[in-house]
Amino acid sequence: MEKEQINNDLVYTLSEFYKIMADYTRMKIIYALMKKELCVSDISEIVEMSQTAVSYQLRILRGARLVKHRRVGKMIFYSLDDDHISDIINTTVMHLEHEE
Amino acid sequence: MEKEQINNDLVYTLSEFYKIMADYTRMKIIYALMKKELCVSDISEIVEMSQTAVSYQLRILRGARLVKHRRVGKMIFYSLDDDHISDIINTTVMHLEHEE
DNA sequence: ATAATATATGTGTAAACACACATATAAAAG
DNA sequence: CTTTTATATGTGTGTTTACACATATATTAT
Repeated sequence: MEKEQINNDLVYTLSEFYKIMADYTRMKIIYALMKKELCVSDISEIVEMSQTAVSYQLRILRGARLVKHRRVGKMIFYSLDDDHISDIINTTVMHLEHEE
Repeated sequence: MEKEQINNDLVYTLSEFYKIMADYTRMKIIYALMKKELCVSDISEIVEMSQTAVSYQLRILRGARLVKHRRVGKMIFYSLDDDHISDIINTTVMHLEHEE
């Protein structure tokens, strides 16, 4: 995976990054976490998805290090891993609002 | 698709937008087009994919209005639809470089 | 009109993916 | 130590998707 002019590794990493954002349920989770830290059952309610579906997606978000989590008793709280994620989404929202 | 606090339409549009970027071949095409306008056969060479595969993805990129095209004789030249797309990718690259 | 070139499109398919269901784990309470 | 609550995980499945192959369309040249 090496070519003269295009940085294929970067492009691959970019496509993998966007793949994480490219699911409605995951995007709802991320969007909800932009406001504040939430536990799984809160997320489940907000995105109107089953606990299983949410846990499934949270595992993927964790794997891609887009979210971090901390345990408080029986509950596990999730939050966005860093502020860049909000930045990217805000830039995209600006793009989408501008036209289309 | 309407809920009290979350703008589900926006979130859906966001996920659909990222879906377009979430493929390696499409991302290679987009990345190549960030530099300059290219015809299909050029793209085919640069991304090292068959003409069919490239045309398949270009149709999707066109449908999402991420690229525009103009015909010059037998050839069709593609370019990014607007500058916001580069902005979004550049923001993401900054994020990816920062950590991970 | 025919051939050659550039690109698009219809069909079939293998792989990836999101989710449901059932079950497992982990923490707290009784 | 058993029950309850919160969350995770293994398995099966229907759907989506990227692409190959074959073919169609459009433009130019002969």
